[in-house]
Amino acid sequence: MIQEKTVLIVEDEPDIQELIRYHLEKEGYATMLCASGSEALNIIEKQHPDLVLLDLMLPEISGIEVLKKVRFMWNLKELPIIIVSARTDETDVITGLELGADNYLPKPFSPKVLVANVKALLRRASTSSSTKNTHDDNLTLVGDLKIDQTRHEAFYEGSALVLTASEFSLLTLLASSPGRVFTRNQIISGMRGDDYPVTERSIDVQIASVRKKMGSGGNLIKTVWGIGYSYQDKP
Amino acid sequence: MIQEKTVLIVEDEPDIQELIRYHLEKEGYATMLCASGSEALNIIEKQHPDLVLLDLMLPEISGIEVLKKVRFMWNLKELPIIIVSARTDETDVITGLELGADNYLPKPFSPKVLVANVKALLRRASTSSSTKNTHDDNLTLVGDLKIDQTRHEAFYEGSALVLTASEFSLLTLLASSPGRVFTRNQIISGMRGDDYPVTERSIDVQIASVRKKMGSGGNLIKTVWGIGYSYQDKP
DNA sequence: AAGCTTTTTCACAGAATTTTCACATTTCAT
DNA sequence: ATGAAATGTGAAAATTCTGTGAAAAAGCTT
Repeated sequence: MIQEKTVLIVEDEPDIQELIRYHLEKEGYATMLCASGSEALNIIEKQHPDLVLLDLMLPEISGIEVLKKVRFMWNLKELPIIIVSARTDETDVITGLELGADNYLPKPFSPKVLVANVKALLRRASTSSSTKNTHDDNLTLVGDLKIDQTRHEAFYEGSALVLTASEFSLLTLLASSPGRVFTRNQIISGMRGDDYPVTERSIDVQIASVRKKMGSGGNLIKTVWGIGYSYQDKP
Repeated sequence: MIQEKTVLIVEDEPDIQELIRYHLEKEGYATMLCASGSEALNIIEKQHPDLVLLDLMLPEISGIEVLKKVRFMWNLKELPIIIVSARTDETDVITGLELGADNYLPKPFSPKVLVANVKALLRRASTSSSTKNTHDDNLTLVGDLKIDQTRHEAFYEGSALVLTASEFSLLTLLASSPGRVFTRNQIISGMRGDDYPVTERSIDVQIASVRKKMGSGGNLIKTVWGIGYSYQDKP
């Protein structure tokens, strides 16, 4: 039996919400609805939808913020996101795409276009992740460290590491290129995007924190004096 | 079929002119001759030689002026230029190198040295612009020396060199243009940026340190008396 | 808005590196 | 050969870098 794919619709206008929902369900997708950015983040974190349709104009948190959080704080790089926008103002759309949205649908759009986009993106997402691994999850393995990006969980020597969002992001970045030395600025860019305003030293604190939580494995995060940090690959 | 490379020889002494021409043509290079700076500029502008051998002592316009014009007025940063000097005036050689000459040959020089330098420089020039992604961009290989920028590791004869950040930086700079002579000031700029306030002599100490760590390979870092240092390319 | 968590900044100590300095040694031109 | 100039070198001095604990700031939840 085929697993039903779930689409999260983030949209504050009820009419459009209904419209989208109708067409997607007709095609056999499960849908979830929400009207604000904070709800959206909540749902994404807890229910793991397979795709997100994201309106950029939202109350409270803007769509851009949602995107940023999903991509950089949670490292859910694989979650397909389609931006839906009524904006004549293209800036947001461009920002959105640069932040890693997978596609963009201008309003108004025809149901056919909508469904076609959703289908295409889901197909691509499923093939790209399944080629990576025998198993379905998107995980990183380095020695005794295991990181599951989709579930947002990390394990060292089999036991779970209780990491904050940025600690997780940091460890993921380092461990996904073992042996590579990252400068503090590269780490900041990798975690938060290019123009995130923090002192380089803040990275040191995060590093210390992850090391401590990794216990004996903490020394796998190497300090490269005068340069930055790296995750050890060779024993 | 291999494209014949053209070398412009700027030299006012006819004997030396002939000598150089003879050896270069024997190696299969096309040559152009001229005896003054203004002629040189003319030819460079109109005929686009692949490399220039530039005597610094010239009538009318000095070699330094030619260099300046080529580098800064025409922006021909890629054109390889080798300074040929009778060595009475070290100052000029240093000025020349800092103005962006790619190398310098003290007179008198052996034909072998001449040809080797021309070859090396042409090879470097052709690979640096056209073949960017043949190999890993951040791997440098020179003889038994291997430098991995990404991992920030260096190996000599297979065993790792434990280098400090600036030693690594220094070795990388020299080894990424084997055979090229760097003045101490160029090294400082290359390592730390343009306005880094240190004595030139501090470079000597770093050099000594890298040499020591390279053990038997230490003598691959050549002292070019009165000018600076270079990493040996030809065995 | 209050209370909790996470993230960033700050300041200081300890380490490691980098530079300077003084003197020995080498090189080059005469 | 000889002397001036340039480089080699060991050790001291100065600087820079990292680890940390704690405070401040920023985010989130209720």
